[in-house]
Amino acid sequence: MNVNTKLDLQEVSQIMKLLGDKTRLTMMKMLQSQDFCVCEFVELFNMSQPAISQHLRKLKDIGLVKESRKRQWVFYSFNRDHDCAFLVEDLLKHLPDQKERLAQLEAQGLRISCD
Amino acid sequence: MNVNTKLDLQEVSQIMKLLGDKTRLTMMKMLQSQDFCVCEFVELFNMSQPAISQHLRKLKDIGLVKESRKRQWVFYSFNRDHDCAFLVEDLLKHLPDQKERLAQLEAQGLRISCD
DNA sequence: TTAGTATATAATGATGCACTTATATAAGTA
DNA sequence: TACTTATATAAGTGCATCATTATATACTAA
Repeated sequence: MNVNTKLDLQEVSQIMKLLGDKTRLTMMKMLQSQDFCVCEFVELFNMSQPAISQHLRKLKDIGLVKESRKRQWVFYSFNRDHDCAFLVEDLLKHLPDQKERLAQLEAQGLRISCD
Repeated sequence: MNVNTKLDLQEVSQIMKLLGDKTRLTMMKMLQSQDFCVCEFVELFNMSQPAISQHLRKLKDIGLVKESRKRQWVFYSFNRDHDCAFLVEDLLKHLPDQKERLAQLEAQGLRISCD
C-alpha cells in the first residue's frame, strides 16, 4: 500500500460521477494547466452557454474548481485545496493534453487574457 | 509530466462514469485484493441478485473485470490487462479497504472458497 | 441611463440509469 | 428424472442527468 490517508468512498464516487462526463473531464484536463473563462469554453465545446455554465456549476459545487470574477469575465481554476485534488490530478495526467483546443481558441482570436 | 502513454479521453470518461456508482466502486475496491462470486456480493450489498448481476455486467462489458465459472459459482476478478487498469488501481489505492465487509461475510459463514 | 456583453438561473423535454419483479438458463444433487 | 441453488436476462418504473430555450443578473462602456 503506497497511500496513507484514505479518502471517503462516497465522496470519491461522486467525483467519479462528475468526471464521467466527457465535457467535464476535458474541462478539468484543461484547467489543470491554466485558467479559463466561461466564454472560452463556450467557443471550444459545441454547446450552449447555459450548458457550459451548468457543467462548471457542478464542478464548483463539489469543490473541484474555484471561480473568480475579473472585469466582465468569470474565470474558473483548478482547486488544488480539494481533498481529492491529488487523486484527480494523477488521473488527468494519463489523458492527452488539449493543446489543439487552446490553439483553436488562439487562432480564432478568442483567447481572453486578463492582466 | 510523469506519464508517457496517454489514454483515450472518451474511454476514461466511460470508466469514470461506471466508477461513479458507489456499489461498483466498492466492488472494484474489493476485487483489487481478491476474487468474489456473485452470491457473496449479494450478501454484502443490501440489494437484489439481479441488481448485483447488472452492475457486474457493466464492469465486464467495459472490460474492467473478468468472469470465470467454478462449479456452480461465477467468480469475478479484476482484469489487470485492461488499458486503464493501472489508472483504476492507482485510484482505488486512495480508498479505505473493505475488510469489514469481508469479515462480515466470514462471520456469517458465507464466504465461498473454491479450491 | 441605455445598450451591449458575459454569465447564471429557471423551466422543460428527452434520454439514461439503477433499481424492482418475473422469468429463463445453467449447474449440482437426490 | 425432478428439485434446488446460482446466475442472467427481460420488462417496467421512478428518478437523475444533460441538453435546450427563455429570462434574469452583473458588469462595462457610451
